[in-house]
Amino acid sequence: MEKIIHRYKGKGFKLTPQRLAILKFLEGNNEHPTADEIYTGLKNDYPTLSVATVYNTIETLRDRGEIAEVTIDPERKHFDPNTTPHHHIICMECKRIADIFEDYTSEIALPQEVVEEFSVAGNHIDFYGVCRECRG
Amino acid sequence: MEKIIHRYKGKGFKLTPQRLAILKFLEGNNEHPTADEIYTGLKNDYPTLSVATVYNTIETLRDRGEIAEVTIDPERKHFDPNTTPHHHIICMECKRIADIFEDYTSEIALPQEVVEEFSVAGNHIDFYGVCRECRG
DNA sequence: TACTACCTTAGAACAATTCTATTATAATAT
DNA sequence: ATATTATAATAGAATTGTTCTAAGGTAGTA
Ligand SMILES: [Mn+2]
Ligand SMILES: [Mn+2]
Ligand SMILES: [Zn+2]
Ligand SMILES: [Zn+2]
Repeated sequence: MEKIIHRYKGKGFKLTPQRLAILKFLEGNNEHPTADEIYTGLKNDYPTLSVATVYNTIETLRDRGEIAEVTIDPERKHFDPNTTPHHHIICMECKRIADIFEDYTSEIALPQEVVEEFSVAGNHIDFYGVCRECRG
Repeated sequence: MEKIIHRYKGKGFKLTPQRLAILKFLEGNNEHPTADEIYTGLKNDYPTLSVATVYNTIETLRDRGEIAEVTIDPERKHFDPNTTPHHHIICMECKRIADIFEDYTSEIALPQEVVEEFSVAGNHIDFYGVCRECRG
């Protein structure tokens, strides 16, 4: 909380109550919530919060590189406050997304012709599986 | 073409002209088109084709595992007639998607705690870069 | 206080996708 | 061949996720 305030007290980004609430909601949250889940999770405490502000804020944060957009679920976008490069596994049943903190970059060297065609900036691995709970 | 007919002449899937056109459009297509690109690419030759039929068909094909849905582009879904496991790289400028035919599965072993929690079924790597053309 | 820049809000607009009701077609049985 | 049935195609409506717009609101500065 102190850390959040300190972190975002730079110029060009006003720390409004709404933004602070969204940042607090995301801080340390490893559930990879959707925009609607952020909104639903906050609207009781912030009844005047609008869904547009949630989208505005997560878009701003995403553009500033403060949060990451997770594309593993074709149904909707998920957001991740952890921007250190890492990978994800999704349960194909319940759509729960978990983190994988391994750096495989040196293991996944690209073939010559791809390296010649593209300047490669990064990678992200989607793993697919079924979680323990969904296996019963 | 002969191959397509042969392949899909199984029961439970009628090979109608519209479906055949969509299959022909996708066959060997490594551009990873969107639903709209499929529709746009066919509507001159099939003026009565509806966008709903494109969606119906690609959904059916996807559910049957005949085509794959590519999630690398957060903006829209792309489709891929190549269902052999492979990876993709997207140009962050022009959004062009290219194939990477390498199997990294044995290089990207998951940590113990993830394997205990999930039964892993597969993986897909998104690479991000900038293509030669976009670098000028 | 006045000014400026930025933010929030509600709701409209939008684009991608899915659903619905109707009609058409193909496969099967008679 | 004809009738029956099952499935597909169509147009357009509806839905969903997301972005935009216009109207205030608020914080920081002069
Ligand atoms: Mn994560
Ligand atoms: Mn591909
Ligand atoms: Zn699960
Ligand atoms: Zn490019």
